[in-house]
Amino acid sequence: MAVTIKDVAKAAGVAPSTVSRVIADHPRISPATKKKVKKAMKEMGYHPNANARGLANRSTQSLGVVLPSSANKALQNPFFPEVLRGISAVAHQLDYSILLSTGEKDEEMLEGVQRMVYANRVDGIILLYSQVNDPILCFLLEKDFPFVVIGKPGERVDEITHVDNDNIRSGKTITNHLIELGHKNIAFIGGSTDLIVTLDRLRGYQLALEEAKLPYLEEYRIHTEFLKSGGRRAVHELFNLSEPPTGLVIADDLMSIGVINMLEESGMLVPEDVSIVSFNNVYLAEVTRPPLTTVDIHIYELGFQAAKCLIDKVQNKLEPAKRIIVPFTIEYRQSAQMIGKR
Amino acid sequence: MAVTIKDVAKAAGVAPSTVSRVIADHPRISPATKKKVKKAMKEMGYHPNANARGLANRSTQSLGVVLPSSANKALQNPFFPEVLRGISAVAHQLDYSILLSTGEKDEEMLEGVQRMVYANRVDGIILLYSQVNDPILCFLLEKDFPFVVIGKPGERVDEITHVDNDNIRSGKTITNHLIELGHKNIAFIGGSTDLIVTLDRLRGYQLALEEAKLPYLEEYRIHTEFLKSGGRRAVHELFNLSEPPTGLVIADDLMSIGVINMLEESGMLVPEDVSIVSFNNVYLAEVTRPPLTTVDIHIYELGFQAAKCLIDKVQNKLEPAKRIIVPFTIEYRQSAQMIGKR
DNA sequence: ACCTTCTGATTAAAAGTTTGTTCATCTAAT
DNA sequence: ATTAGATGAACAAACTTTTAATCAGAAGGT
Repeated sequence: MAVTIKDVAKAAGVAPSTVSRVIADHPRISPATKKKVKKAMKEMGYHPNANARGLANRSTQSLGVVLPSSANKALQNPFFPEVLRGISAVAHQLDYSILLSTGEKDEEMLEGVQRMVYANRVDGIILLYSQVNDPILCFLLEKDFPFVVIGKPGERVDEITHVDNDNIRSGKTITNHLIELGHKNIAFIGGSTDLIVTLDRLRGYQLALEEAKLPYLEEYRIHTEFLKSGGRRAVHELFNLSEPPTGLVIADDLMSIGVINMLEESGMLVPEDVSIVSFNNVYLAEVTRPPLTTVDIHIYELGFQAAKCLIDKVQNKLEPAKRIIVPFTIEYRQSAQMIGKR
Repeated sequence: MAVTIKDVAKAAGVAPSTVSRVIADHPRISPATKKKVKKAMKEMGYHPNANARGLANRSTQSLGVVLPSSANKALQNPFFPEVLRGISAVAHQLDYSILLSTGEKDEEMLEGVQRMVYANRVDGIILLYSQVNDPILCFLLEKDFPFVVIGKPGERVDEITHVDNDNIRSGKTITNHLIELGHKNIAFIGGSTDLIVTLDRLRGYQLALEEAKLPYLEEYRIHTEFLKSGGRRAVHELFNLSEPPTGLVIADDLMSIGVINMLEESGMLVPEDVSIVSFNNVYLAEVTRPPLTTVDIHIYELGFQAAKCLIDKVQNKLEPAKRIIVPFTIEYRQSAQMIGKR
């Protein structure tokens, strides 16, 4: 069996409580005792038991991270490892562990989260996605359990600490780029309308068009799961319109890659025939052909800030709800160019 | 404060120990009592405290999963979410949690793992990578802590439970495909030679060449981090040889995508000028241009099996070391074609 | 009717910490 | 010299559960 606080206490000739206070760096322990105890700890290779600690002071040192359902391919998006990297950085620094939760079905995911909070496995939770009418979010809200969401919550925005980009503004900005390049027929391709992020980016696209007095057309909007057969058909229809778009705003880099390939399959070139801009600036965006003009949303920073917020909240239950907007930048590359140029 | 076992006991008019035994479905509890207690648990919304449980029977119900260092971009490989999906499936089914560990630096990673095992945070660990001379592996071995590795361990193979593909055979098979297509000059591009998987695939490539009496040349082998500038140069040199390759065996789909783009930048077409085969069959392999002929290694299954093995081992310390070889299949797509055909 | 055996539940100890309270000692002030 | 106050460490309770040992009562055998 592992060495416990009692063993250390005995070895150092003090009481267990004293050892505990040495660990906590309590001011009422004399420097001499501290040194003595620390020496014993080191010699015996003592490490506190996390369970006992958690039990005694009703806290685990761990954060739950909820990934979206693994049923769809969304999980394969490099967004997640990158945001995890950010979370992990602060977790490691502050000695927190990361408990992962996901599931195939929505049902399974809710179960996972409930298990985490009911069993006291985590001190707080980070939601890595945000959709309308989310039962998990409702659950956490109802239980008054500390959590933060990455993205903008679908409801009760002011009560929920969240870390997001200004997706409306970035949508507008990137659409404007296409407009400045002379494009007049600009379509939008995004994922499920249940995702807030899609909605916001679409809204930005709309604002830019309206401001430029360009048409905001129903048939110029496609919402599709990432490249399912249905999505294929939708894109083909888009380009069979009497006035097909010359510019595409696509809500995600990975979708862009799929769309580009579809287009080139049917003989259309990017950017010569159609310009494409998108979002996220994942690693692949830079090495794909053509390299994508895309909004860099600073994924790592999103994770980093979210973890910091959550830990603040965990350590001080009264911490008010915050909104943190991580600034975006635009990476101008080759997927969008002046209209008509070959 | 949450409802405890005592509250339930009081409500049901029994002793706490009885409630505990009801949870464990102990045979010495009468059906009547069981029903009564279960009713009380349900009504009060009782959920056992994981910390207390863990403390009492020295086990957490959780598995540690170690990702490779997040410093390089490897983490962005869709391999990881997919393998996590497999692990998660069995974890969820058997009521285990998943504790994630990663870090920027190697140092940081070791610390993370040590924290997990010293603090008794996990019952066992899955290593999602395998490299030569891994301090983490050594640590686990030395502590005799239950773990399994996905991939083939660099040393003491027989003592370590691992789940792997037969990478030598798959390397040979896929190289043979290129040979059958008439290619005589076949090069190999892989990642770091510290990774066992790279070594094995290279070995398979070598075997195929030797068997076909084709040249196995030093200058036909490139080992490079995924698309760093150094890698770029190496690939250019490869095609400036007096006899440049017409076929490429690339150790990873994502690398293939990068290489294809580099080649087309310099005016070479895939598969018309050079054929490419690679490994993993990540989602992107299917939608990229051209779609990749690649070895499907069944990533999900790797994770699934690894988790099962680990739980077996956790539940029975004497479980012998196993090797599980997940079969591969080959996806024939358009990135490799008969030599000379246009 | 008494003893044995079995059944089903209770009691109490244990797991490894933290933390509020108490106690002993030492210093300094009267 | 006595006492008040400060300092430093020990004691003991608490956190929630599991489990070995124990006990009470019923059933069965003689």
